[in-house]
Amino acid sequence: MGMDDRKLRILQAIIDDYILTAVPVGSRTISRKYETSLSSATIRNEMSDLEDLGYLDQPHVSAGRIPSAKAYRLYVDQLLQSGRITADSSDTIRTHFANRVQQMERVIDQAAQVLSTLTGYTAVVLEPGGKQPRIRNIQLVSVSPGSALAIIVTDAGLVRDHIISVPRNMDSDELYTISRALTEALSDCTPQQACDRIPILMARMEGNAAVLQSFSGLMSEARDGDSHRRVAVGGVSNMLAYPEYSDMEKARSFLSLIETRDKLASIIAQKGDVAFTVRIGPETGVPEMSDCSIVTATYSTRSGRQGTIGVIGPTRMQYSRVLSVLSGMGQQLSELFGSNEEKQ
Amino acid sequence: MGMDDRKLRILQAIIDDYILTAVPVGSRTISRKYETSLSSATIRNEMSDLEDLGYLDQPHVSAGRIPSAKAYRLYVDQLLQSGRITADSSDTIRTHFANRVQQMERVIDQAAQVLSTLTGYTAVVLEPGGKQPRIRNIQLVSVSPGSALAIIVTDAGLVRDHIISVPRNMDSDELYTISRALTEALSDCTPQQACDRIPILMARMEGNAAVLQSFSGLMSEARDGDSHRRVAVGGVSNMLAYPEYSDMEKARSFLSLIETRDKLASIIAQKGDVAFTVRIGPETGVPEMSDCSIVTATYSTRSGRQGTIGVIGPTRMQYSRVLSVLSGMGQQLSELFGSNEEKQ
DNA sequence: GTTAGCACTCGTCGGCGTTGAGTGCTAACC
DNA sequence: GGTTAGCACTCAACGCCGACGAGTGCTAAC
Repeated sequence: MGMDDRKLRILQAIIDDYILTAVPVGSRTISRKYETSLSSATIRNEMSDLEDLGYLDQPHVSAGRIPSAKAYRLYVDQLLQSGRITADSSDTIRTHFANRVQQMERVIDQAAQVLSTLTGYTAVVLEPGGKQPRIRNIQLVSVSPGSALAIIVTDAGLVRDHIISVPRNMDSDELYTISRALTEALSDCTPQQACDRIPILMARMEGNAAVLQSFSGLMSEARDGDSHRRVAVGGVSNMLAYPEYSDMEKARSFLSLIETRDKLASIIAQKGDVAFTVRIGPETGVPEMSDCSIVTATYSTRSGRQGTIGVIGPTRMQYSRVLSVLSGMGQQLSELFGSNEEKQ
Repeated sequence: MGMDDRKLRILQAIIDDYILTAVPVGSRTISRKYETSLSSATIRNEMSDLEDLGYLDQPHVSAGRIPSAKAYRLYVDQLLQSGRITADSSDTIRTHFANRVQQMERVIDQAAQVLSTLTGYTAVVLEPGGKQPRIRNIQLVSVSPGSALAIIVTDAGLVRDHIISVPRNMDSDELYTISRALTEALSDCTPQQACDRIPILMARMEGNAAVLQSFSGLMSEARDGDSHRRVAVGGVSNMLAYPEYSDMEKARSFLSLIETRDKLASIIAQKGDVAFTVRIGPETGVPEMSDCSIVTATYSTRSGRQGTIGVIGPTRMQYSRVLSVLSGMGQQLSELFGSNEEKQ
């Protein structure tokens, strides 16, 4: 008993219908709405086969069938192979990022916003990361006697700022000299390398050991804290609209997962170089998401850093729409960040 | 028929019990658990009076009574007058901010986190704002040919960064010279003042008109965008645990309100100089929050800028606990930001 | 002023029959 | 051999009691 073409068509119809209605679909529905040339009895036989093959589940005997994770997998794989996903280039995406010069932070916030309204699911956008950032410029600015703000610009244009303490009597010219020296010495370093070099610098610039000390702590924090990539989330409330979350307990655990940004980031972060990742139900590897699907795509900056955009929805998600929206948004973001770093 | 002492005690008992259980409380409960010297019949008479006075509501005739917004108001006012709110100084608050040098952003994130776990409600923290920030230092850093990152440090230690475009052939020394000039010319200005002065500067530094042009756009955006104060939220999932949100539609509208940060910020933002604000149910002025209460407190930085911390919970919130936690957190944050700007 | 007693209300909960969607199987049909 | 009509069967959902019990208001007695 293999998977002939008709079985496939029927399976497709079931998935389509279930995605739309979230109600177990019966043989009669298929025979009337989709395969009008076949009777419900025939469909029934085929459905029984499909169940044996593991593509359908039956919540209880007198209910219709619902697609299994395996079915969605098949569905999505076909979708991806068929190349039918065309990047959504609706104005909503385009106009949102046009003309305006933007702060990185606001861009990813807005991207999450747009993604979620466009899909109706929950959207997550992860700022570019992956490669260790490289230091481009270091600036110490006095904010009050005894403390200074250390601003570090990295190659991705990312800024980290921290307050560090400095000797009380240090004036802004001195701070500037140190900044200059630090920039020169650590330019193009990763935080890791910076940590390694600071002891050497200390010997050279002995008068400013205290400042270097604070700075070193900051660097080691930056090194360890790469997991703290900023992550924007949008459309969480959308999820509550789907019947799969009428169970409060489920909704709660989902929400609380979304709230722990670190965990969320590591779930969303996409490794490898594929254009899309689709994880369906159990494939997510997260118990709280066992009946969600996560679709992610990447965008990249000129410097080769990769960010991830993703959509989280119920397993019966509108994959084809989500894929094309993600694709469109990915392109848009790549363009945006690409051009930022190399504009005429 | 006035409010004698006994009525007050009974009302108090009803509120306490309802806060705990979320179940309409009956006369028998009060007579057994609180006013053991009185019979349920007596309590019943008193409750009937209290209902006439508008302090109690009756969901239906054979259910117990629940406190009205007016009752909570009385309750909270007494709480505030009695001075019984002692700043919660449990280690949870203290240790979270000790020793570590922090980015402002992370501080408010963590504050929201701690507030929500400590209270069990949803917590919102608004970064300091109010006074127009004053420019302290401006730095232009080249990120790629043709674009530069403009970093503006303000008196509150806040950093804004934007990418602006610059002539392609400009090297970092030139950028530095401009930075220096800008800092000198605009130091201690508000964004508004900066906008005003830029035309004058343009005349003086004619060679760099293009850069100034971009910079001016940025300033005017900063001026208008003060409403975009950063806001951190924590413990949203907590809310779903309360029975008042078993209604999905309510939960959804609440969540979506929380998601629109701008609206949320303007709701939370506390005007005036009082230590606490307590808004109960309809007093919030937000239909989505008609059965929530919002309690806010302020913290302030050395420079006099005020931030707000707030807790959003059901109207039957544990006001006394929330008030003391907020008070503790407010102190802690004030200390933190106070010392940041004037450390030994 | 307080309390015991009592009739009354009304939401909640569990049981029960009805309904209807959907299945599986069998036998007939092409 | 695949397709279909027919039929018995299953089972969740729905609505309808009736019992239960928490709680009230009122009255009469203390």
